[in-house]
Amino acid sequence: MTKNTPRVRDVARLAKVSTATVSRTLTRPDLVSETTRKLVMKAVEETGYTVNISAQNLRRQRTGSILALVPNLGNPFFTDILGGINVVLRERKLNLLVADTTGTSGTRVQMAALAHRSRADGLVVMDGTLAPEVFSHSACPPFVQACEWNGQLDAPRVVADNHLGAGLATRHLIALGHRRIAQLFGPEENPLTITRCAGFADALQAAGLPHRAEWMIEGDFSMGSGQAAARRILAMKDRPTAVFCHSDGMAFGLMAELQRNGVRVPLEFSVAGFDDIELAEHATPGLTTIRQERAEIGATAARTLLAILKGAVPEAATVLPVRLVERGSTGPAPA
Amino acid sequence: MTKNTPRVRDVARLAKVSTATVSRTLTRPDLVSETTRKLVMKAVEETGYTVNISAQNLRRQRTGSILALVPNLGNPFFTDILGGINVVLRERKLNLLVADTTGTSGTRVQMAALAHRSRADGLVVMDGTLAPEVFSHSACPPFVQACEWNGQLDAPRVVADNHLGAGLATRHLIALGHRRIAQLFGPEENPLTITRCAGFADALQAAGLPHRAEWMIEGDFSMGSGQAAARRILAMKDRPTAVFCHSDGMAFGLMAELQRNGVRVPLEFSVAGFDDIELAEHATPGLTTIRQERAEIGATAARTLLAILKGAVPEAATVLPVRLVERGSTGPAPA
DNA sequence: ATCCCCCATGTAATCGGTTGCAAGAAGCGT
DNA sequence: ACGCTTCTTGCAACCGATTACATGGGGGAT
Repeated sequence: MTKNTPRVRDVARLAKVSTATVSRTLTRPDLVSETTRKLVMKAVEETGYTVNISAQNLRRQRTGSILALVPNLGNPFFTDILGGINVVLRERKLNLLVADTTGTSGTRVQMAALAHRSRADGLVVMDGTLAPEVFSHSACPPFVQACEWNGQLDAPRVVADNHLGAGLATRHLIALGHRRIAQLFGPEENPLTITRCAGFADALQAAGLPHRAEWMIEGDFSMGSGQAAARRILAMKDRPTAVFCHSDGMAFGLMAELQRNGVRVPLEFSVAGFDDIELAEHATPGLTTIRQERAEIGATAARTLLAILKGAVPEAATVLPVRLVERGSTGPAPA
Repeated sequence: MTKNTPRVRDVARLAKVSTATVSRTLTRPDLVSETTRKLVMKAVEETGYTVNISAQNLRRQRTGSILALVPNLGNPFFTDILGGINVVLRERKLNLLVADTTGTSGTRVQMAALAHRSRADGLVVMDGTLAPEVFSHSACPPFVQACEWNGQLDAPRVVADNHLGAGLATRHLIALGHRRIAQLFGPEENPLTITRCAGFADALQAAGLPHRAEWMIEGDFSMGSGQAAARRILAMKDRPTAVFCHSDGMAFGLMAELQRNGVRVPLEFSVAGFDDIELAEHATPGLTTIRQERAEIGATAARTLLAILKGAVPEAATVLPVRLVERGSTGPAPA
C-alpha cells in the first residue's frame, strides 16, 4: 500500500529485457545466456524484487502448500510428526498448513472445504476417524495417511509397525514371567487401537496366556485416562501384575497413580508404554516403551506425498520399524 | 487435470447472469436482488463451484494466511498457543502457516523470505531471538509477538505476566519458610528468562533474602537440563531448600532426579515450576506451578494481529494474568 | 555460398476472480 | 409527464507471473 513492491515488469525495464526473460532467469536459468542472466540478477538485486506467490500459484495452477490434518494440535506426539513433514517441505519450498480436526465444532463440511485443490496441493491426514466423504469429492487433492489411518480410504499410509510394537512390549512382559497381563488401549474406533490390540492378543495367545475381558481397559491416550485406569485396577479383586498401555501418556498417568497408592513399580507391578516421548526417559522409574520415530514418519509421509504429486505410484503402505526401549518400569513378575 | 473444476464463468452461464453478479452474490449478497441470488446459488449448487483461492488472493492483493514463527514445533508449549491462534483464524477463514525457526540450518535469509507480504498477510512471532533485520525490510507484513519478544522490535506483544508469575512462585516458597532458594532459569538471551529472573530477584529482595550466584543455574527449558541441574544441586556443599524453575519440564526433570537420589519432595526440598502443562498435575507429587493460559495467549495475539490488519492501533503490550497452582511439590522448609 | 538447426529472446495469451464505472430499470415527488 | 434518486446488473480492466509460439541471429555441415 504505502510502498510499491517491484513487479517483474520493473526488473525487466531496468535490465532492458522482456518480462519473459526475467521469469526464465528466475525459474529456469539454464534457458538464459550467461550475460543476460547476470544483468537480470543485478536488476533483481537492485529492485529487491521477489515473486508474488499468489500470481505464481494462479498461473501454475497450484497452491504451493500442503495441508496437515491433525486430531489435536496440543498433542506433542503429532507436532513431532509435523516437524518431520516441515523439514521435507521446506526443501521443496512448500508451505505447511495445519488444521486441527477436533479444534472447534466445525465438522465434515468445513473439513471438506479444507480438503480442496484450491487450498492445498496435497494432504497429510493424521486423523483416522474423519468421514471418508471428506476426501471423496472430485476436488480433493492427492493425500497420504500418517500414523493413524482409515481402512476405507485407499490412499497410501505411512505408519509405525504397531502390531510388532504391541507384540514386542507384550512378549517383553511375558519374558519377565508375567502371566496376568492387562491392557490399556486407546479409543475403540481408532485404527491404532485395533492393530495394537491384535498384536497384544497374538502375543498372549502364542504364549498360551489368558486374555481376560475385565483386564482390558479403554482410555483416550491422555494421562487422565491412565489415572482412571489405575483406579480400576486397584479396585480389582483379582489383579493383573503388568499392563501394556497404548501410549506413554496413559502409562505415566497409570504408573503415577499406582505409586501414589503405595504400589511399587516394578517390584509389584510392571508398566509398559508406547511412543517413547521425552517424559518416558525422565519418569521415575523410567518408562519401558516402544519407540517409534515420529519425525521420520512425518518426513516419509511428506516424501511419499511429493512422489505422488510427481506422478509416482507408491506403496500402499510403508511400515516403519519400532523397537523396545527397556527402562525401569518393568521387572520380573512378583512371586 | 482429469476433471475440470467449474469456474465462475460456468456458474454465470448456467444462471444466465454475468460473472460479476456471481462474484457479488458470493462475497456481498446484499448487493444482489433476492431473485438472482437464489438463481445463482442454485447454479453454484449444481456445478459444485468453489472459488479458486489463488485467483481471489491475487486480485484482492492478499494471501489469506497468517504465518506463525515458532522456536520449536516439537514443544507442546507452543502448540497450545498455535491451537488458540488457529481458532481465531478459522473464524475469519484465514489459514495458519507454521514455520519452525530452529528446525534446520536455514537462518536469517530464509526467515526473511518467509516474513514477506506475498507469503502471509501477517505474522505471529514467538521467537524472541530472531534478528531484527528479518522484520525490518519493507516487504515485511504487520506482525505481533507472542510469549517471547524482542525489545528491539516495536511490534505489539501479547505475553503472560512473567514478572508477577515469578514473584508469585517465589513468594509462595518464602511464605513456606524457605530462605535458601535457588533458581533454574532458561537460556540467558531469552526475554522470558530476563523478566522471570527479575521477578524472582525482586521477591527475594523484598523479603530480605540472599541472592546467591551459585544457586542460579542455567537450563534450556528441557527435562534433561532439569536433571543436570539436580545433579549440580546434589553436589553442592551448601544446598538450597527450594528451587523456582522457569518451566515445568525443567522442574519435573529436576524433581525426578532428586527423588532418584533419595531426596524427598517436598519434605526435604521444594520445587516450583512455570507453565502448568498437563504433566504438572500427574507428576508425583503434583507440581506447584504458575499457570498461564496458552491458548488464550494465542487467541489474543491473533485477534490483535487481525485488528492491526484492519487498521487499528493496538496496545504496545497486552499482559495476560497468571496464577499460582499449589500442588504437592512444595511444602514447609525443613527445620 | 547455402541450408539447417539450435539457442536466446520477445510477444502476447492465459490462469480465475473482483470491482470501478456506467447504464438501464424502477420508484417517488411534484 | 418529468426529473431525480436508488437499486441491479453488465462490461471490461485489472491483479502479476508464466509459457506456447514466433522470430532472428550465429555456427556448422556440405
